[in-house]
Amino acid sequence: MEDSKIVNICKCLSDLNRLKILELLVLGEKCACDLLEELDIKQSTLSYHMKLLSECDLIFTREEGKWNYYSINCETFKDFKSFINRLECSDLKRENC
Amino acid sequence: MEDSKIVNICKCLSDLNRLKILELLVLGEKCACDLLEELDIKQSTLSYHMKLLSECDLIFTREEGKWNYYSINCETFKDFKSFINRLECSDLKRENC
DNA sequence: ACTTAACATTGACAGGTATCGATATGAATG
DNA sequence: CATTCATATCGATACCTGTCAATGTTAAGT
Repeated sequence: MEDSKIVNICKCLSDLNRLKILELLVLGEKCACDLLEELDIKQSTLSYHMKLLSECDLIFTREEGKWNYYSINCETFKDFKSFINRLECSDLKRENC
Repeated sequence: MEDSKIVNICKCLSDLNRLKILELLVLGEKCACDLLEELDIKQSTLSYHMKLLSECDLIFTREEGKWNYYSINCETFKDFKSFINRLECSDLKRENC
């Protein structure tokens, strides 16, 4: 996964409402109504956040009649985790300068 | 680690220059001069980014005379990884709505 | 077809962000 | 102590972001 993609995912995670949305979705698929109940935002704002989450492939949207159901895109999440986990922490001191 | 802290860390990671800085620092301690060479930004801008990274405890700063040396704060990084890894992906379908 | 309900889009707005040049600070060195 | 050099801070600026009310769109049910 490229740096620019990581940056976009982190942008998505760097808003408290969107982070909460993801934490809810990892528990299982949710409809917009569920999310609106949990978050203190209006419908248009939720729609805005869901669009951002979709655009960086963090979620899937399933449309069923009038309702939208959202779920995590595990593939993207897995790749994101891999990237983060590959940033191995070491306590090496400086080489030179 | 609390959601608000995660959000702040993600804000730090959601800028391409700061992400690059972290990728450089995981390779080992670096001075500002090293970072300035790698990134296409001016000194005052680098200083701004390093301040943000410090403020969310992602890096340590070691001052040695005129020079600053930067390194990863492994503790914060570890906690951040734990949080992300705990967001377990599942393909459960919706419960109810 | 009309109405209703869910969702998306738009426009406005306040606040935040990344960048730079200019300047200040503070340490090392002659 | 004056100078030099690395870094921090400040002020300005252009751009981005989250929020909402208002409005548009689309699907279901009557």
